Amino acid sequence: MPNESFYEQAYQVIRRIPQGRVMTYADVASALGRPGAARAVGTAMRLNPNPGTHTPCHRIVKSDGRAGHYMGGPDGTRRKIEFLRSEGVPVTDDGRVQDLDRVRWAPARA
DNA sequence: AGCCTGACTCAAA
DNA sequence: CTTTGAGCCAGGC
Repeated sequence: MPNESFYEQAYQVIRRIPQGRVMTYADVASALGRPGAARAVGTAMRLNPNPGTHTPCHRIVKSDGRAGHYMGGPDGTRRKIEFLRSEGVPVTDDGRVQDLDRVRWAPARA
């Protein structure tokens, strides 16, 4: 469907992230051709209607490697970290993805 | 049209 | 290393 909202496009991108890999908010923004829209991507994730396997917003982390928020409160962030770990993404106890550049993923060129 | 929000980011201190 | 402040953007009012 042409003319999809920025949010919908963001969901489409993150749905392609393989398990065990992540993208940063800024990465998603760039993938959509809006390099400066990282914050807007965050808003999209916040409004994600279907967190979990269908629209894996837990695979989106901050540029500095920290996990970032997930589903509301700080408890959500903990879940996000566990979720990532269960998928094989190494996360330190202080909530940082180890070797971000190694697990960082980029969609194939459109 | 302007104003406000916020799962962000980066440079500076 | 941490904290701050300013810049950023799409969407909803």
